[in-house]
Amino acid sequence: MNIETAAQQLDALGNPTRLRIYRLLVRAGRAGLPVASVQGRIGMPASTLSHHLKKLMQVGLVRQERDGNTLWCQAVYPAMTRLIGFLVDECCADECGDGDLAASAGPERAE
Amino acid sequence: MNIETAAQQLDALGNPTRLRIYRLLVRAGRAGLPVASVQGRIGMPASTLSHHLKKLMQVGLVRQERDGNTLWCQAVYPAMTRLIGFLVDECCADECGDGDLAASAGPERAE
DNA sequence: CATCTATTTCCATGAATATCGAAACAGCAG
DNA sequence: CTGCTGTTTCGATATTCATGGAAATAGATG
Repeated sequence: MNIETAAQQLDALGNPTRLRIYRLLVRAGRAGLPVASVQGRIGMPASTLSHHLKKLMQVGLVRQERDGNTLWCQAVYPAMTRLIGFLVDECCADECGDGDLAASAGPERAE
Repeated sequence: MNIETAAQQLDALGNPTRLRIYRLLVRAGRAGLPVASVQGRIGMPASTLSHHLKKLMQVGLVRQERDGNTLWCQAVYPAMTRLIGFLVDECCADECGDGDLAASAGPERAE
């Protein structure tokens, strides 16, 4: 995880709509949700949703898997784990001792 | 921590330049760094840097403290702790079991 | 192949963003 | 008050982004 990748993923999550989409997918569990289902819950045109999903996929936070005629969108959990690891490692610098974050959440000594 | 605030902070960190600035400040410790010092290390015009610092301050990730003629920029550590807590709580949904993140890093039951 | 559903791409538009030089400003020092 | 240093605002520009309707596409099914 380098700083460029981290910035791209943070940017992808930095849009309220996309953050909602991503949270929805995470909460949906490993099976994820069909695009149409996400569309129904978030409430937006398919084209707009598609753009957001594309961005989330480009940065590796989401992937799609086809089952018959339906495309399932799934959160890529390890990606979030790595991103949080980056934030803890690179942006806490042993000063975030508040919740013992640095000690537990950083399996990857980044860059 | 609501989803709007989280999105704003993620957006602020989602710019490579700002992420570098923020990381620099975090690593500088609690004293932080003078604006000019950040400018020297990042290498950009003062006006551009000022805009980025402003954004980081608006979302509460950075604050400034004056000492004589020098403005010290400091990372607000609790803000990052809360943001990571949000990501773990809201966007890991007990599925990020990989690194035991959910169990340790979320001191605040969000919102 | 024809057709249906689900999803993406194309295209256009308005808004937001990143950038930076020049000028203004804030606060100390004399 | 004057000058000096450090920092922010102003103004302008090029770029990127978010949005969504219409058309095209992908894949399953008959």
